Amino acid sequence: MEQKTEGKSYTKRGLWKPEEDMILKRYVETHGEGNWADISRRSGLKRGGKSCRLRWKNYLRPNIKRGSMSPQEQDLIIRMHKLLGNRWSLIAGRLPGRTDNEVKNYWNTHLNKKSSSRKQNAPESIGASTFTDKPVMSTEVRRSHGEGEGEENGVVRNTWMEEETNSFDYDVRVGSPLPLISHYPDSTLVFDPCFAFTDFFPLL
DNA sequence: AAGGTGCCCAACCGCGTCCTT
DNA sequence: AAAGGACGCGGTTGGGCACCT
Repeated sequence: MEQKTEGKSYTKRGLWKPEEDMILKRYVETHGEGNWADISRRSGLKRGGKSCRLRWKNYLRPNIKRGSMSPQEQDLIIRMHKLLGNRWSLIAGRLPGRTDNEVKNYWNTHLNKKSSSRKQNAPESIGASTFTDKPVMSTEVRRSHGEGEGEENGVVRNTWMEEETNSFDYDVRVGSPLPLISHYPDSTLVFDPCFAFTDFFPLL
């Protein structure tokens, strides 16, 4: 599981061991994130910078939530995927403690089937009547439109969004006007009542 | 008990974007 | 403006596990 790189140093690959996790965690907590190539060198880990970044981001970061998705999370993923397509980082950004990789895996293994079966059995549950074969913005659409197209003053104006809705500005990086979900003391997830998601997207 | 099969998920890869020089 | 490195994202792979037969 080791790969020779640049003819001199070896890069370890495969599953991370607890000792490696500990080393990386300690190092990042002490020195901070960023400069991953440097981290991999200085920490003594025989891992590539990319591997270190991924491990930190998907597993070691504080507040990472693991375990099964709640029904609310599932529903939000389905709605967001319908809206954004495979933009996992954006979707994960709306799910506190969840990573893009986790959301992506969860979609591919659970919701992909569920979504298509709901399509067939619709109407049922929230938004079930509106599942279509195509997300509003598939990867192909995004690529052909080009990300950040029509950027003005830091606000990305998405023509694809305008095509699907009745024309309003949408900041991809902030993600608004998608709903934030909030943590309540009983740890249930609820839609932010300040944001009437379905008012903007009645199709969902 | 042993082998086969399918599923899940952690990790890797390639590419595009951003940032620095 | 161009080049090179770092970073981030989405697609894909493959190891490990559970469940049959």
